[in-house]
Amino acid sequence: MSPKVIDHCALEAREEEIMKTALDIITELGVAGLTIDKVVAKVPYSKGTVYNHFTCKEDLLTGLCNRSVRNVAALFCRAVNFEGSSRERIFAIGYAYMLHSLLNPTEFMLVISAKTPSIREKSTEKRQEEHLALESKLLGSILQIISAGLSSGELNLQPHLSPAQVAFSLWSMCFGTIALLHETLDRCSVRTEMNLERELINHSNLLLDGLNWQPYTQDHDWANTIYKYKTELFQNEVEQLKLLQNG
Amino acid sequence: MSPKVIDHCALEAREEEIMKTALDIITELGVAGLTIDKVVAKVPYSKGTVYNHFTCKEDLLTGLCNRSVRNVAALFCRAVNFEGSSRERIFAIGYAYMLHSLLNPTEFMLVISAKTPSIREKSTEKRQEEHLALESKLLGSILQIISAGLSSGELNLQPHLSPAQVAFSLWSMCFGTIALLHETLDRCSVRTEMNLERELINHSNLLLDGLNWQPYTQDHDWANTIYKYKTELFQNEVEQLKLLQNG
DNA sequence: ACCTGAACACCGTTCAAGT
DNA sequence: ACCTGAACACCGTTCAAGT
Repeated sequence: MSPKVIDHCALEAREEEIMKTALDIITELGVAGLTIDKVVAKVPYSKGTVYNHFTCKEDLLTGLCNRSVRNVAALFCRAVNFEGSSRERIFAIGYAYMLHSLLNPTEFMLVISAKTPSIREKSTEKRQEEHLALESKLLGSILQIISAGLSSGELNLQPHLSPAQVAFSLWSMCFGTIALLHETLDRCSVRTEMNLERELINHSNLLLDGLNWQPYTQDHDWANTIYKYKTELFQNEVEQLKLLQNG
Repeated sequence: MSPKVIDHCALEAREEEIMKTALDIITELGVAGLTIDKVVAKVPYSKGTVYNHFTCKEDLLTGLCNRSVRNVAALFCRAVNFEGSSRERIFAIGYAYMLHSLLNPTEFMLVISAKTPSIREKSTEKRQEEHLALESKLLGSILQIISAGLSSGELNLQPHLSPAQVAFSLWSMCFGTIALLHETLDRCSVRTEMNLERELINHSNLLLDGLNWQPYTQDHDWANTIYKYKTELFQNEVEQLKLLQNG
């Protein structure tokens, strides 16, 4: 082993340690409560070393955002490979997104924060490009399922809609629903009567029926599909969530 | 006129002046670039006076957020009173939301920012309550149209959906679409091929068809309805937008 | 009663000195 | 070549002094 390889691993581990520490601070004190001083105090490196990894505070935030999107991408890959109809798989994408947002509320909020221009503009070019690549990966998973649905005939596109537009309608519906019902972000009068899982299922069904993606809501036992998500596809995540909500 | 009335008006005018100045700074430098010092430098009052109006920087941000939601509420009221079918009026709500986000990109971004716990928690109780009241008002407009649709028989609710759930599905769809396609917030590879107005119309049609809200997309000349929005209901806003996009 | 701005504590970022 | 932390400029917030 050359020293370079060792150094490289050590650098990566250190970067991960800095990011994990920053995430803990944000969970406790909010994005505005994050301070490089506080990170340095909890980590065995100096300020200068932190600034060797991240050019500024915003670059660190974008790094955290990308770390989170990488995890979502992994969940989406599992959804793509779920054994079932194309509609069951596209439905699993939204379910995965929801599970991730519930398991990692701070990260979900951070991804939204990191999109504001004031944060993005100050980040490294490298990390910004990484962010775009990761988002393309997410979209790739969705497009893969849409493509399968078109091949199998389960999805019949209306002539004025492209696959990218369909992918985008699903994405924005999931994003909007999760963002507005996310407890970390907001808790207003109306929303307290709403249940995220139930509403996401409703909205998905409305949209997928509207897109003519078969089998329709009334032609399939969707409760059973969700049972499979919970006990097979996302078993670990659902168990973690139970622990989190009980503890 | 008693001196109290004069003082009260002066106070309100001053508060508006502070908020407008803060908004200009955010438009130029982003939320992170907003500084009480910069506000004070542009305004004929001292730091202490600014802190008499807003207990802290976050309270000022929430104030700006409420100011923006008040304007949205006014547009929603106009949508409710549009002369047309209930579906034309509910469609106008989403259109109004979109126009507002395009005309006031900084404010749209700010409303999202102001929902993060770190900002909300530091704001005055009073301003937080005002925010909830304003959001209820928005929702009230949507519920009013849903109620009219139910009465006229144009909307037939599926048994498992309540009016509040329908209102929420429309809200989250509009929010998600506008947020993801908002240039101020994000500009990624996929999104550049997307056009906000076109996609919002698509998503609205898919959702409203899915909800069985008549007349269906194919049974009405929606292009004509949108023409009416542009030339009657929201004539001023559309003209302002043209000026903004050409200038 | 309200306004003012100096003063203080804290934070992001840099860079000369050290290894 | 990489690490360190003192130093600097800037910012949020307070409050004694002034009107």
